[in-house]
Amino acid sequence: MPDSEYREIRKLDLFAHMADDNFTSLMRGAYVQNFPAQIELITEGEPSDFLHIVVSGSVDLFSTWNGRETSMATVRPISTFILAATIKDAPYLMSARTLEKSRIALIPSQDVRAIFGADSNFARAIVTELAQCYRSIIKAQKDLKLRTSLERLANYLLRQQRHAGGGAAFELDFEKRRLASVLGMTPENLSRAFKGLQPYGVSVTGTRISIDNQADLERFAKPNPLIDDFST
Amino acid sequence: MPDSEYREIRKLDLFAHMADDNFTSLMRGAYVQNFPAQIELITEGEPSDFLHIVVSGSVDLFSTWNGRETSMATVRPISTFILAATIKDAPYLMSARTLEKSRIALIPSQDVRAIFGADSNFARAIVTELAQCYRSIIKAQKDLKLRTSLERLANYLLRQQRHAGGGAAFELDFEKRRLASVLGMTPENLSRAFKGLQPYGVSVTGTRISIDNQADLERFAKPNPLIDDFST
DNA sequence: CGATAACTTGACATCCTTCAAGGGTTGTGG
DNA sequence: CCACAACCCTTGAAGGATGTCAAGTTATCG
Repeated sequence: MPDSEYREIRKLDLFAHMADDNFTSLMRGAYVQNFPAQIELITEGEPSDFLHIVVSGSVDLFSTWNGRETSMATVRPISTFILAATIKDAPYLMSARTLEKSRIALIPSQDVRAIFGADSNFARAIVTELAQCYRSIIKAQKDLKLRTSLERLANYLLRQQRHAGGGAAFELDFEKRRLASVLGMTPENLSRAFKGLQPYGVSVTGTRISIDNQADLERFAKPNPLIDDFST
Repeated sequence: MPDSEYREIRKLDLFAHMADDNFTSLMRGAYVQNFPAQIELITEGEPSDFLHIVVSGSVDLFSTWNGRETSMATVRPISTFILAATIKDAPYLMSARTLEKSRIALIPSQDVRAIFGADSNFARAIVTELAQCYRSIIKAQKDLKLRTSLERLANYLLRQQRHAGGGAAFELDFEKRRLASVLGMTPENLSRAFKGLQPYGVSVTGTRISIDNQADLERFAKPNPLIDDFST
């Protein structure tokens, strides 16, 4: 593993405060690999042999049932995924595929579990990370159960806008068909939802979004920190 | 706190393997209280001052937005709730109310966080518990996004049946209006969904369910361990 | 018993999905 | 550089699923 990546992983919240020895032994069994786009990294139901870390690129977490498929989340650098399965030594609940050319670090799950017991700073970091993941999904669940698809889209746009710096115009960070899946609707329905937001001053050109009437959109979307804030 | 309850809490996975001293000091700041039915124990958005443990009775976790409300989960003895908020020292994402007369133990959140750092067995237990909660919600999210309401009901009945011992007839463990909310539909729609399952051999009398054709129902419901199993 | 609340049922509106077709973009090979 | 294929996005039409409103029925509890 290149030294720059080693240091970058070390800086992750998950690893930042653990003892040097423990980090070194974690990394000893780890390896980093390049993957092209659209490669399935893991499949739901398989045993969780490795904790994965997205070093560069991006990864889609998705699930399937009875011929249907839905996108659950997107993982971007630098963060981990399937931490819970690693901890519990249980099968993956989601599949993962690269969205673009990506660099992924893999750490054997048993090493993670072993070091967890030996390094309380690492343990604390894992708990914090897990609690964060848990709360993120609770928010997603609230979003899905309490809002219509139009409201979900409106709030997504406001979140994305904030994430992009807060300007009136910004880019969607992934293709619409997958945005539709993340928001729990069909691509056709998303197209119509964008039109449905025009009266609130939203205009769309390709992947470029422009919010022409911030107040109107917010009045409609009613964003709520207990659903839409990333940090808390 | 009565000695019997003290020992019962001690036996919880979360506390079973921690050092005596640490458990004692955790319990020193804790107190137990009786609540009547329909009491709102916590409100989303408030700071998380206490880790809650349901000793007896049952508690509904729910969320609201824009005048709507949805039931997220039910907590039954003996387990904890809002662990993630306690760990992160962040506001509650869900509200909680008693469904019946209930006995609740409250442990100051800061004590939990303090002991976490001092007791690695406790830390490990918290991680396991959190990972469990995380995976439960992932399953709920998959249930919601990948299935129609009829399929969700069918699979819920199969889960409930198994939970009740596996016999052809069993009782719903809470009222239908809240079951509807848990399953993400309206009470009216739930009524119709029950009728929609009649062709698959499901009959309903009040809260009593009878599955007259197990194979038919399972063929329709297509239960999946990665969505419907409690344990993994 | 009432009285209140839960549940059911019907009619209707709305939302959403599905299917089909067309327009636009991207990437590739001639 | 162009032609073509493949894919994504959009749009329309139709049908299905779900939510809403209103009324009636049943259950529950004081």
